[in-house]
Amino acid sequence: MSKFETRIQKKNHSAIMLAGLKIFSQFGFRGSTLDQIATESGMSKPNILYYFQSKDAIYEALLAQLLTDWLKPVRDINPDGDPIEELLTYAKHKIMMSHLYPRESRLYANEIIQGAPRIGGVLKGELREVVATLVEIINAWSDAGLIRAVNAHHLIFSIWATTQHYADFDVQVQAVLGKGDHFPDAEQYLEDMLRRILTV
Amino acid sequence: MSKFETRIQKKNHSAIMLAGLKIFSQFGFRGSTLDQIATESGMSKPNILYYFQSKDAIYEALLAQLLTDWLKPVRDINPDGDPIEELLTYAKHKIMMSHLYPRESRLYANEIIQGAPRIGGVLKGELREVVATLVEIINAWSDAGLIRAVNAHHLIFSIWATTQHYADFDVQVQAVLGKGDHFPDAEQYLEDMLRRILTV
DNA sequence: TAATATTTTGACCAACTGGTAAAAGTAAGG
DNA sequence: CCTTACTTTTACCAGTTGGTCAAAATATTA
Repeated sequence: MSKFETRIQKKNHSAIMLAGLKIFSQFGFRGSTLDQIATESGMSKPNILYYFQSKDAIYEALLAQLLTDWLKPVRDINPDGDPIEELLTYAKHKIMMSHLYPRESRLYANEIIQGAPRIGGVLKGELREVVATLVEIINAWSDAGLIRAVNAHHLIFSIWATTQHYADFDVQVQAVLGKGDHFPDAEQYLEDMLRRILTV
Repeated sequence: MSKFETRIQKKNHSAIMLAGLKIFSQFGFRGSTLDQIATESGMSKPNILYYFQSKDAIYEALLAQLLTDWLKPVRDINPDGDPIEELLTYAKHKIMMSHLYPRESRLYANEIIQGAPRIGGVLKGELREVVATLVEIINAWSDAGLIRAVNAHHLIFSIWATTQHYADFDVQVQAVLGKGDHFPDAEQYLEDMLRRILTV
């Protein structure tokens, strides 16, 4: 059952994924239509269903890819590195992702807000596991007196919340601050915030 | 054109609003159907349309009410009060709202993530205005040496992001921490975070 | 070039969508 | 009790939805 990916298959597959990302991230699963994805990708609806079994299949393929990319940098945090620098690197990576790939963030946000009907299992499995590992690392740092004692779970949540906010709530940020690139300021604020919280 | 609100009108009006909140906050505007709202409210679809002109009208009524409640506590921040206590009170109010009314938060989040097609004007008008006032207050506090010098805009964003996170991403929080009430811990973390950032 | 495998399309469908019209049912006032 | 105003339902509609199917078009291989 190997994937015989011809160049046509590769091209169309990724064209559909790209279009799906754009549409799903904007309207959510139930708010998006195959016709929209078809138009966006420049393909016909039946042709899209030639490459993906269903609308669901496109959406789930996107989420699967997303979660893989999402969890990797958490696993890359080095318990033997400098604690504050490790966490700052992670936080800066996250805010960069919000900057460069806001649609992925919004796709995920849409799914979670609506109760994560399709990835609830992954949340309670892989995500929970990865977070538990990171929490242990952070607590070890605290115990060793390398960082201040903080609630590791809520520290992680606050990093996620503040970084993803700039992708998910971009319209609101732009409405308040005006159009432009506000990521440098956001990154600086985040760094300041984390240093303040973590420094002993 | 006064509102002759009989008790039947009052009851049905609020039943529809309540059902609409539940459905719209879970599926977003385009993902929700009048049939769902009808079932949820225990009314028939035509009867719902007897009280509201259209699906849009229900959604917009909900958003309008929401924004009013949303902005009030920002306006209530007292420039002459103790800066840190004023901001902590506001932040605690926000996290309490996330706790008690998560569906309102998710309704708003859905709208913003999808580009705020219906309240873009309010964001660039009223919201921007209210934020600008608060920013001036915060900057005045900084200038007076009452709090540390911070980027006021991003401070506000970080409060919004961290507090609303517990409503909007509740499923994820529950998946990571297990079921239960995590708001006391969240509130404590938030207080600690803000004190650290703001204390001179 | 001919045979084969892959890709694309047009026509179509059943289920669902927001919304309408008119009639039936119910409450309130004289 | 009877008229009027309000409320609710039944039946319906046109447009949209995800998805199917067979045929046509195209690419690949022998």
